[in-house]
Amino acid sequence: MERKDCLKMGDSFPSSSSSLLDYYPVMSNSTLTGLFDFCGEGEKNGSLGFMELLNMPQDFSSSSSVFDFDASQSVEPFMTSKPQVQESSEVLNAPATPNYSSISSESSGGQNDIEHSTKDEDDEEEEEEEHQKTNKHLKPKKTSGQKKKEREPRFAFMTKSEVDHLEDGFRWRKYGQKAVKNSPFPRSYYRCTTASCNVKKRVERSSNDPSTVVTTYEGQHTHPSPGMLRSGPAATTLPPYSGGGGSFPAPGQMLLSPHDQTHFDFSIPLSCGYNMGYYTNVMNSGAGAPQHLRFRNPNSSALLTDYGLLQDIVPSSIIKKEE
DNA sequence: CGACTTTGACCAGCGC
DNA sequence: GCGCTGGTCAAAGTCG
Ligand SMILES: [Zn+2]
Repeated sequence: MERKDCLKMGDSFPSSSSSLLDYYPVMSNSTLTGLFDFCGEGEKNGSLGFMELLNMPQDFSSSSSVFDFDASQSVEPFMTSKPQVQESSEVLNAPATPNYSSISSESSGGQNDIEHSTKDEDDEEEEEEEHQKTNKHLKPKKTSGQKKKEREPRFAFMTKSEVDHLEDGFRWRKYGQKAVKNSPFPRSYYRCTTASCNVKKRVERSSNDPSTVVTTYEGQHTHPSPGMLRSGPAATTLPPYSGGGGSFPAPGQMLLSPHDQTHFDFSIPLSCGYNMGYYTNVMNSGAGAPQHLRFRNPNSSALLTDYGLLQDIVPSSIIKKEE
């Protein structure tokens, strides 16, 4: 199953940027706020635009169209999506626009834990340790004391692509595949092959849109992308190490044809406060990324200075245009 | 021969 | 308690 990605698939979609713009304000003010609950506490004024999160092309459209983000993609939030995101959501508004990409958050596990699980944050890191079920999967018994399973943040991308497995610069080992209910397409489970890195990813095709692939990342890489270090294709367009210890492959990092449409699906496990802390923490230790919260400043200046999570999501190259 | 995929079985959570 | 379902394991197979 080689990658025949970059190929046909409609060479270019009519970009209905207008609609995009219409959505933008909407989502940034209401939808996203609701979804992410972005520290709304004080940053209301900076309803961090969706764009911000994605490092929206808006600013770059004119200057750097490296990935043709603006041209071939439009952003569309998962307004209709409920916490369950995943396939349910994607299916929905997707067809609205020929090219779309959207984000949505998902409290992995419990959509309600927003409040009561804030304490788990620390554990989350340790989680890995107990992750390894020492004995095959016949683990004696999970520590009943602990919470069932705290999961790490998840992040989903919807991409229009013919190939299931999108190249994102990391190496993955497939460890399972299951049929998906209500979908003729199976879901594949992948794990980062790097030792000590337990990032996982799930790939499935939308039943409504066979051409759309939903990739869900779980966890954060604790290492740079091998693809970047090597002479992989990614190395050509991407900086050696974008961001901090944790980095989600960015749509641009995926070596897809620029025409593929990608939709993001933020999966933040807990309250935004928690997330911020979490990511900040990670980045801090990881690579000295700006530690203050990003997400708050709607101005492009914010993008120029602290990309924060975006940095992990979007290739720095887009942001800075060079390293 | 190492890295990765395939695939059936196993396990745990959840709803009834 | 039972059955369904999502997620994972691991042996066997495939590929370069
Ligand atoms: Zn990794």
